[in-house]
Amino acid sequence: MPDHDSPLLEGLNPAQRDAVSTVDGPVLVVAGAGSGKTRVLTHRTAHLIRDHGVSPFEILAITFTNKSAGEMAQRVSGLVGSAMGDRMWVTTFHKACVRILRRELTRLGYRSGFTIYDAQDSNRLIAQLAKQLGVDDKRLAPRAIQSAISNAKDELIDFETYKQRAGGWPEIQIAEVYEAYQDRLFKANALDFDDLIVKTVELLQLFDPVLEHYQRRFSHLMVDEYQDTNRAQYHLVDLLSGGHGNLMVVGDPQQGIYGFRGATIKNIVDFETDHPDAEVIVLDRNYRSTQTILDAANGVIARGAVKRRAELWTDRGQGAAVVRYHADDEHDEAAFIAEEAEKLRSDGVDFDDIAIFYRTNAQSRVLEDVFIRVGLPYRVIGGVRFYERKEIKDVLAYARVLANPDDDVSVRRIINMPRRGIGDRTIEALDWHARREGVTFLAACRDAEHVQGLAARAVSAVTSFVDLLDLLRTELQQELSTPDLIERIWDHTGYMQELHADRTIEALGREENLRELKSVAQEVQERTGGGLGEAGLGAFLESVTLVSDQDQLEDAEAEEGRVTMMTLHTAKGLEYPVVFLVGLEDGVFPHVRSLSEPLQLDEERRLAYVGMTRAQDRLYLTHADHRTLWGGTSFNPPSRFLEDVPEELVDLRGASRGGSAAKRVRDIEMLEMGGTEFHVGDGVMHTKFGEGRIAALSGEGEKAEATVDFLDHGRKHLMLAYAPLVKVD
DNA sequence: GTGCTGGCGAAAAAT
DNA sequence: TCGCCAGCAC
Repeated sequence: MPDHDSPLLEGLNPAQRDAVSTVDGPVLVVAGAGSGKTRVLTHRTAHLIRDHGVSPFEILAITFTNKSAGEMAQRVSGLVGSAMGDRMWVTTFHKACVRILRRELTRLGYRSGFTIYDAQDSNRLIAQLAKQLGVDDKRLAPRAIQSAISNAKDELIDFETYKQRAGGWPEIQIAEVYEAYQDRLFKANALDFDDLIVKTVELLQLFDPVLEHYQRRFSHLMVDEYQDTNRAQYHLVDLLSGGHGNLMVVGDPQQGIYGFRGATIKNIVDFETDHPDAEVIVLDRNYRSTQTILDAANGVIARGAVKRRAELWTDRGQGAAVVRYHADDEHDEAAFIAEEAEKLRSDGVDFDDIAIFYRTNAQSRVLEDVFIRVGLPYRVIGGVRFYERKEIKDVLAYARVLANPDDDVSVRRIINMPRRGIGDRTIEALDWHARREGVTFLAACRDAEHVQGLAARAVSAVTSFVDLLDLLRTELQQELSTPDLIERIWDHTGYMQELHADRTIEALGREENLRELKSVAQEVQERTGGGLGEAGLGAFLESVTLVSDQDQLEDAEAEEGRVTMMTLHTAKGLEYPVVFLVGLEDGVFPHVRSLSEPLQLDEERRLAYVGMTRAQDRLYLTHADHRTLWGGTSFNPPSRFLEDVPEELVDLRGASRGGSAAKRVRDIEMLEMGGTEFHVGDGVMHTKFGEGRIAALSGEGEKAEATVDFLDHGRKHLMLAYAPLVKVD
């Protein structure tokens, strides 16, 4: 079918049509915010399949998060049928690499079933190695070493090269740790996040048959958010598309916000020099925001260093002015948002349509405090992640050791967790033995009785640890399901019992988290077809390793009627009718640590641009006169980005102009506090747990606590001063 | 080896 | 403000 007749081109603007119908050769799509690039990507994919006879099997589409991958796959399926859509690879860089590595990594000498170390695991290992190598952690922190190594990997610099280039201190020490780190990762049969990309590139470079296989396999590649790819990813894409050159990259240099982890717009620049024949298509028509919002955002980005290729425009009309609110402090800022959110709702805006973006995760705290007090429902995306919580990592570490006994980092994590009398000295002796004998840490544990310097008590403690693992392993081999395995882990280790005995609110939360982990395992099992034993465990561990913050939104979408909060970085790619951008003060946003670095400052500016362009109808920019930062009060001037928003677009409001929102909230609160007294037997309502009845009361004043039996959530202990609890009858 | 306490230092974004 | 670690008592 000739391109111009395809129904898949209907309803697209001319630039979008170009992008969809240019199916062969290199294509660069510069897609401004809200310019319908997801539409372009999905229609182009469907067009390839339906009108050009490309098998979905031959299409590789790289997205930034699992969430956007899922959405894209779903939308393509909607256009061409799910039988087709399901056969494509629509996935993130990291997941695509894992899929390739699962098949090919043994070529590099690894054993099958490798483990993926997250940033925390790799930090532990680096700290341990740095200590062994005599690095003074006061002068050179493990974190700094970790980030140096990670940066090197982002640029495909291996430790040999790093070593050669190392001029003096601290590079020489970093090089030593880098080498030891790679050695230990290899022995543990583990890869860190960066290695997933690096090792895939290495495989494609070293083994022609592998390269040819994947080049043939994927006849058409598409990469989204190209401005946020790093050099390693650039080379990966270059290798994979090298045979046929059918590569479309989509990005916007003005939205590049991941420079700190190696992303560089050099990739986009190089794309045009590497492919002089590349078709360049600019999408500058915005379908998301009002002209006022676009003008405000354009004002900010115009002062940036990145040369602009197009200025966004829309025919949506002017819309409401951008509201700039000058708060007294961060409490007032939060109170203003709460008030405004209520007002918007009475005008028919759902809480779901409202989002708050901040520069740092810590800023959510005050917002949450105030929202809880005024009873405004909210959800926070990101922050301390579920899979980074201590109890989750502990239980997962057991699971990981069962899947890969060579995983030293995990073994060391759990050897004394829960406490079984194995202290630092014992661990050191075991480690020493392992290194001398050239065996893994767990092998040293098995050989505890021959380890020098271990007391009889230590030997028996270590032996019982090994026995415990063996017991779990035997059970696993009897085709135990992963959810059951998780339960066995917390039973046999006594982990759950210990938490239960604690009876603090914190411990209760941890218990809940562990149960949540079990239900995640249940879901994974249902989704992946219910593998048991080791196979099921492998599938589970894989699925919990590469989750991104935005993936939380999928679960959160089920919970309606809440204002959403997240960092500006997490907000990338999303859109909301109403957006509050908070903390617009020099030192908060832009962040202090960027103020003296022009490149970083420019990235902050792009971040502001990203944040502002998420808004569809209304944009609020707030800043506080003073706020508590780092334990003291700081007076920060309004953000320099505010100066760049054209004055005529702005509706100025502030504490001095209409009274402080914080004060009004405090007044309401005083009234409510005075008016509410709880009694045993009272019916109550909680924003999260729903209906319940008070079973007991204890403590006084600030410390007053209620024990409440909730209909759906069982018994909870709540601090009355903080709990979003109201009386009902 | 464990558990508590006080002092100190750090404090950005994330697959 | 918080989290981590050293130092100390048990």
